[in-house]
Amino acid sequence: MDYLESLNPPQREAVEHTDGPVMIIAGAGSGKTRVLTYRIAHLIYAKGVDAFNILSLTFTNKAASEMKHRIEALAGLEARNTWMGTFHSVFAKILRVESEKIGYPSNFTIYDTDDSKSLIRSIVKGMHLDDKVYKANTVLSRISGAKNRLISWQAYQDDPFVKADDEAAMKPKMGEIYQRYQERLFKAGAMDFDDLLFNTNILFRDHLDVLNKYQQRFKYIMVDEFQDTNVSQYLITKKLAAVHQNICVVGDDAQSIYAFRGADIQNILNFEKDYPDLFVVKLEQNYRSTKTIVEAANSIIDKNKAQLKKVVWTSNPDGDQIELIKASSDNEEGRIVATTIFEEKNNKKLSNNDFAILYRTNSQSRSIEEALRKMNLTYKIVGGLSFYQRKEIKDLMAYMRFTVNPADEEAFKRVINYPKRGVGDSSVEKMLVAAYEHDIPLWEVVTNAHSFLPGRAGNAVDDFATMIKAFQIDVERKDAFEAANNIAKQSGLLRELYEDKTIEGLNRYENVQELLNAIKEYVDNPENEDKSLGAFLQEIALLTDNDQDKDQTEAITLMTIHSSKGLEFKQVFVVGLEEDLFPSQMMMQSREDLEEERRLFYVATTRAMDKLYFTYALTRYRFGRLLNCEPSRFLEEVDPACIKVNKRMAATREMPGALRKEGLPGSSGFIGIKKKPETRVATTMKVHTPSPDFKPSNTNNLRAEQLVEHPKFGFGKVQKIETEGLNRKATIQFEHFGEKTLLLSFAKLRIID
DNA sequence: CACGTCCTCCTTTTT
DNA sequence: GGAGGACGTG
Repeated sequence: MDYLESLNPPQREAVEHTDGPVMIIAGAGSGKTRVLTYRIAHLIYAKGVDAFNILSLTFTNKAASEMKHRIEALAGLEARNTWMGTFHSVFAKILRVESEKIGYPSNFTIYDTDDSKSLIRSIVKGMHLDDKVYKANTVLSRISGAKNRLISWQAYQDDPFVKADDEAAMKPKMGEIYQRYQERLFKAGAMDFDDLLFNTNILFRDHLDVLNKYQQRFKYIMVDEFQDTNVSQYLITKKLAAVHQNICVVGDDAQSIYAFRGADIQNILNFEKDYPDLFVVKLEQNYRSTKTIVEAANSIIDKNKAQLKKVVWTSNPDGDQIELIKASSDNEEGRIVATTIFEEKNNKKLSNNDFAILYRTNSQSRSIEEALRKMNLTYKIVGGLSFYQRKEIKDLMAYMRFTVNPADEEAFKRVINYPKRGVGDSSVEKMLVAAYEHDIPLWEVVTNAHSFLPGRAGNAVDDFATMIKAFQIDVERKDAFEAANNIAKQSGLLRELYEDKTIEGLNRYENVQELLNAIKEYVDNPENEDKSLGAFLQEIALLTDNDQDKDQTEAITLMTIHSSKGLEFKQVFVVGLEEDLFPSQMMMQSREDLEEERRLFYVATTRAMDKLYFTYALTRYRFGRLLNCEPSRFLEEVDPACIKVNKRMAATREMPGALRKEGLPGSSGFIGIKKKPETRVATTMKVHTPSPDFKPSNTNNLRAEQLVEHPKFGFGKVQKIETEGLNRKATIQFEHFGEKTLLLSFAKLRIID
């Protein structure tokens, strides 16, 4: 097999050792994806395994599609039959076939986080509890944590330790909320993300025939990013592999960054106990990065206590030192990053694709975006507010969801009075209460509205029910596209958006059209056998926006560090290296938390192949205010030999060694109670206070020479207005902030005439 | 019941 | 600096 020749000895071992339990500890940049794809190819071609019998689980959609492409390129179309996907999507598919065995309809809805939170809010309200004590976020993460550890609501309520915990936190009703939450989900024929895994476990526990069917099918199982699996996921895989025992997990404990979602680093540390005859391979040679970058990364991760021993090394050249850039503000940070990219592109003949800008939180993208736009650099944002989270998209999807599954309470609440049809909050509340108290399906209440609602509202609900019934007939007879198209038109949603002639309204209209296009594509794709609307909805519920980056234009990539895992770029900027931002203040409860943040930093640095930049700003807009920032403690932890201070750096304050004020916790690992930095407004910047009567004007008739006021930048004069597709941009000369180019659909401007 | 305005809270990461 | 909820008015 000549393709094996291109592998180094441990890689080759990992590929060739196909039978029995295998754990591959793969350092960053050690060719992990390569090994996985080769392994699958090897199974199919050298061992004659039917691709149909291989299951390959990944963590993100992005990783799954990347693998799919690579395996197809390597092994041809045959490999396409391999079942490859995220845990959630693979088991959602299985549940769609089997869910009736555990009492759920096969067209069950998948609730996203917003749906879940909204349901929790409604439950807390219904129990007359204080929604400040039982915040949707807190409650949901508590419930989610329980489900990820396979603790049912019954077990939750029976567990004295959990109870003591909740009582200590002054939240004794948590167990009851959990129970009601599950009951309401069940009644709505809905599962949240965690249920997809939880219920798969239930299914496999209670229906051995079903388990056996899939055990027989999946003779070879591979789990990528194993360090990120939670207990629930691990148990599913373990059960599936119990017959053939051909389980291969690939991971790197140093890159475990999903503890907040229940990922348990112990899974990887304990794997050996579960499989005593485990074969372990370590991939330690890094092929991706320069020596400097590998050494810097090692120096970061060395500080962590909980880790498997391994030595990542490289034979690549030394490369440049890491550039440390200090900026005086987040905007300046953006500007420096943009100019640096511009220069590097010219000097080294690089393309936009070679650059990535990584940040800790999605909200940090804004200042960077502005700077890039100003320099005419094309960029794309991965993640963030995805297409499917926009209001207009969720509205249309809610119509489709309710049509397919008229028990879906959250979808119902979204559409019953949108567009307005005279059914107010109190009527909606009455119907929900009726369904709950009489223990009848919501749909029964909706179709018998007059028994529950007086006059006008009752009539309106009647009309609504008639409309939905017509949609249901469409869904049965027609494919997803025709049905959806009809729903968009008949519901009045499309008309409502069409009548909104503002730029935002146009955008929303376009977005809905785009969703319809996506459905058309889904229907036209011969790979999708089930062309019903229900199938499409299921597919889409687990999609973030990764599949949409079809526009393969050359662009600089902006994303959070979390979504950067598995990717590589020639030059990487890690921005916003400020204390409380990275490491995140929300995260810092324990040593483990600090270690996870450090692993995150490790992930960020190891994305870079040739050149790495660290940047931080001394002032930054956060929480809508201008804050003073301290440089991140992480900067001190990097081997100083790897760093060089950039000349562009603002001249205030001194550099490494003196990064930190005395008395703050340093690299000793000590975490004290965090002192909140004073949040005073920097005196060097003039911050505009808008006039008391400030109200953004409609900017449709804005023209050059006009005077305007902006809430942040103050007064300015319009230089020119450009139209680019649907976007209109205005270049404005501000008194104190210089020239800015603003996208008019977002800019809040007051026109002074 | 609809609409406008004010208030409050939340700002971590993903399926 | 955004979203969602509460509250008051028409």
